[in-house]
Amino acid sequence: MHLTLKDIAAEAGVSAATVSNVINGNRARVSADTRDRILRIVERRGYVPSAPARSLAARSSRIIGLLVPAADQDSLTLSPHTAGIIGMLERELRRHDYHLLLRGIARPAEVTEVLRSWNLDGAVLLGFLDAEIDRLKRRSVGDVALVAMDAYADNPLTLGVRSDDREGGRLAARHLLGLGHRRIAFAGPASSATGVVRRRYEGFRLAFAETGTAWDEDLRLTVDTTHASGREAGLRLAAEHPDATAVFATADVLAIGLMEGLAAAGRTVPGDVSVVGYDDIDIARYVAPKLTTVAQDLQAKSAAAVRLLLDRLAGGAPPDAAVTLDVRLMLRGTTAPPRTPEPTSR
Amino acid sequence: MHLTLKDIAAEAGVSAATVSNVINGNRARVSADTRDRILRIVERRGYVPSAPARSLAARSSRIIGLLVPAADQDSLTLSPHTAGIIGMLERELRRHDYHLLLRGIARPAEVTEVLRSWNLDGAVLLGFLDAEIDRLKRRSVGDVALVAMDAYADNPLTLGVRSDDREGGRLAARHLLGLGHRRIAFAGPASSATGVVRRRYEGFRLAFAETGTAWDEDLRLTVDTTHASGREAGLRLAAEHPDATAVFATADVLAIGLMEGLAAAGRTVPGDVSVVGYDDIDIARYVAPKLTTVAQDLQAKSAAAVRLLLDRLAGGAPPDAAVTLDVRLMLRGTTAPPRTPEPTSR
DNA sequence: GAGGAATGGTTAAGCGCTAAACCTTCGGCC
DNA sequence: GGCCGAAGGTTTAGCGCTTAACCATTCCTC
Repeated sequence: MHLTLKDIAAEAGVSAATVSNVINGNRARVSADTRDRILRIVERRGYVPSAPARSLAARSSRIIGLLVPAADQDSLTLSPHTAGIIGMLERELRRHDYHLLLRGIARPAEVTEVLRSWNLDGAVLLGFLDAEIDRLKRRSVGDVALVAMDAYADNPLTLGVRSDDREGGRLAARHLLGLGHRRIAFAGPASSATGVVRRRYEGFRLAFAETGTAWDEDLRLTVDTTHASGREAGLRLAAEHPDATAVFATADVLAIGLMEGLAAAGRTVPGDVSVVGYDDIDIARYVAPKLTTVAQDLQAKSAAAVRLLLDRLAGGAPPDAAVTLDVRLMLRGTTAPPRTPEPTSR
Repeated sequence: MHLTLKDIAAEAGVSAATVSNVINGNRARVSADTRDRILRIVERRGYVPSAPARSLAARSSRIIGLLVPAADQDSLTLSPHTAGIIGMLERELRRHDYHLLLRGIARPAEVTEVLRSWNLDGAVLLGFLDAEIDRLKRRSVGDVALVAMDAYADNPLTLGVRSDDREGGRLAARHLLGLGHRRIAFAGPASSATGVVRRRYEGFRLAFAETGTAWDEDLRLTVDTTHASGREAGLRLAAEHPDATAVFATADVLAIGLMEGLAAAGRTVPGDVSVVGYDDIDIARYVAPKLTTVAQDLQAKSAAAVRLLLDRLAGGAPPDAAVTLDVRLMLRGTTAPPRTPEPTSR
């Protein structure tokens, strides 16, 4: 048999309610004396309250779901970026005495099921497409707090946290333009699906507009966010756009694939082609030369997500509050001025 | 108000118990008719049972904890290897209708607290030292099933899953010996702490013994499992053991750090020094040259852990059952015969 | 010295579910 | 035709906790 509230109450010679009040530090009328006595007993006996029971009685589970898309029978593929976020989210939640339930989502309906089933206080949506987030709107979700990371949906029921993707794209392009590059390729997934890519693309174009430089749509490479796809794109870039002297990729894995493809095509980095990535994952520092990339502060991002979530639960933040975090460019080894400075136009 | 069992029961004109029996597919005496009617109502109304309530009433939460060491206020640092395991564990658990609670553990006592608090059916211990696992023995853990991954503790209360580390070390060394290397360094953390490293080391030595080759203890480099530490070790190796023509590292990140250190010291890989890693993380294929490494089947490992866990819960597996999985050597670009074949002794 | 507010609790109802024990009805069997 | 067992349920008693409502003292205040 388990050690329960009642056992503690009996030993302390008080009612269960009092023990409950003490444990929850309630706005409770309990003498310091009684409180101490109870706490000592709890400590000595190693009493741990039953979370399911609390969950049931208090209608709050103190669990936050971490929901990640997963093809039906497939395992979650946690990118280094995602893995970093998960680790930091867990820390933040633990600090606030919340727990983290990790769950792959195959069908949209599962979101509601998980929320309801576990009585989740909230959930973090990681890696969903904007449209998927929007679709959640229809389902009644009660008053769980939802925070979508890296999405630009306008679901009025979800909080949002993302880094300043537009600025990230802009920084990358300005850097390359500043070095003297003009033929700069943009490699990333089709931006129709994800607002993140679209913002990065917009920022990229903005930098051209700001410096009055023309940009050729041909240099937009549509590529998956994978190493293999990046490598292929590198080969393609070398073959089809021999005049391109730089490329900005919307993810580091992609950038690293690009570097490999370029190398395979006999182009050197940054000698022949400069490369800028995005995310600043660990690997960016493991490749040679080290990858110049746009860094996000994962720590801040996770903290912001949790803060937003808890604020919302406390009735603070409005249901569609959003936070945008700063990014910065990590200058490393894969960018350099173009080998043969192009004749400055006009 | 929530939709509850009672609501369904009322609508179906039966008692709550019957609905419960239907939902749980119990050894229940329910007519096919009633069953169908109930299921249809459940479906139509979108009823989802409350997990905390079930947990409380059935004394089983259907949650498996994933416990990972975490320095007190620190976030979990999920290595690519760990991240891979997590993703696959989640999938396996989801298939069996279990849930995954991710929790960083700062103090040993937290293990028991989490287990008790959430009424966990079981837990996977990931990344703990053997001694820490052993210490769990003292705490009464009730009848949760514990499975330790990659540990060689002899706690009679924990299940175990690991890959064949001894064979991994042996494969690596045989490969290098077979190529003609004789001065082969071993780089890894002090093996006193973790049985995994000790097994890999034993296998490594075994290969020497089997081929009747002597090995010089000086070539044992004690290094942390990090990229930075690996880089340092690479520099040290080049400086202090200029005659070493190969090195086996107990982890890929370490191996990649080594490659960087060696390069910084002016040694080429595999020209001057061959390198073999361990784990076959994605990055192993992103570096140039691609890393020769010992691969574990993470998929199989995760599946084995879950199988063991559920078997144990069903009363099947003995409380200290263990599974050891095969490993294999991925031959890639970082190993080659030594440049100047050493004069074959005798 | 009586009324009101603190102070320090207690009681009781219930959160949503499960599971063991119990109750009917009915058909079959000798 | 009386008894048995199976089929198809229902009743009941919690699981361990929270929370609102209630009660009894004590302490001021005028």
